[in-house]
Amino acid sequence: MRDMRPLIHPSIEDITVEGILHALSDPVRAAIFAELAVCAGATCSNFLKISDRDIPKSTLSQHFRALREAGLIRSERQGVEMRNSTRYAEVEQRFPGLVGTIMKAHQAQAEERLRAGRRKAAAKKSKAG
Amino acid sequence: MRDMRPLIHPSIEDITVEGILHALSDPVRAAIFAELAVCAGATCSNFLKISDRDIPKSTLSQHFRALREAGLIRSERQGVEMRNSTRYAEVEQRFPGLVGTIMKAHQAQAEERLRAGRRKAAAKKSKAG
DNA sequence: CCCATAGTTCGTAACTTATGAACTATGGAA
DNA sequence: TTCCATAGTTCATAAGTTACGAACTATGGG
Repeated sequence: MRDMRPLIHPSIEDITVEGILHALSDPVRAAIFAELAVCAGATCSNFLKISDRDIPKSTLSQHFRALREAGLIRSERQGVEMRNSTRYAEVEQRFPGLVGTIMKAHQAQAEERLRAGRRKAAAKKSKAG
Repeated sequence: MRDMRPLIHPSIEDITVEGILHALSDPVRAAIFAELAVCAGATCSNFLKISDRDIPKSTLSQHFRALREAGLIRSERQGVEMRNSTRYAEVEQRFPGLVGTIMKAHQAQAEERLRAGRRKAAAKKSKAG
């Protein structure tokens, strides 16, 4: 029976731009990373529901692995659960501004979408009522 | 027989962060974009050889399409060939700093790799000689 | 009209990603 | 201990994406 592999955390010099971009080009992963930035030590299952979507836990596990192997987060077992934190400071040192700018853009876009959503809802309401 | 579809250029507000990150997470596409930034109006076949790699033209065509549909470049037919230019200014306005920071990071990494390559070559030479 | 050059599209093989089911790991209760 | 619950991982496979040769479209010049 297959044993469980140890978690892989690339050393700072093995982190690549391609890897970071690819990892953060997925909206779910970007949302996880954003949340971890404000809420260090969150566990995986804290994200079973994210941005109004249900994510199956196997999928979630893959997303965490992707972030981990891109060098964006660090995961450590703590008892029965997994504590995750960002490696922002390290990555920032290697590629100054990269991750911050990406997350800022993601956030700007999310806010824009929220506004657009509200506009649409308001329009519908005024038509109906 | 299938007709040729017109080229698709998303309007500025339809450009997404995910799309940009995904497009630029491929080293070939990032290299094309970087080259277009310095050398506006280059044609597709100018890139059949890029970073010491031969890219088949069908693959190249897909890469250009990916950049175009992410909103990063504009392509216009000019006679028998296609002139490509970046939409950097527009994208910069929508997501300030995003593309510039990404390209800077890509470049820093490329230079680092060059240095590492030279180190390795020098070490091999000193061992052999 | 035919040819050459420049790109696109298509078919398919290779790779990636998503997800349910079955597993491992850990700690606490009986 | 043994059993159980919780937290994540791995596996199998289905669905989606990407790479690339071959065949196509498009354009301009003999």
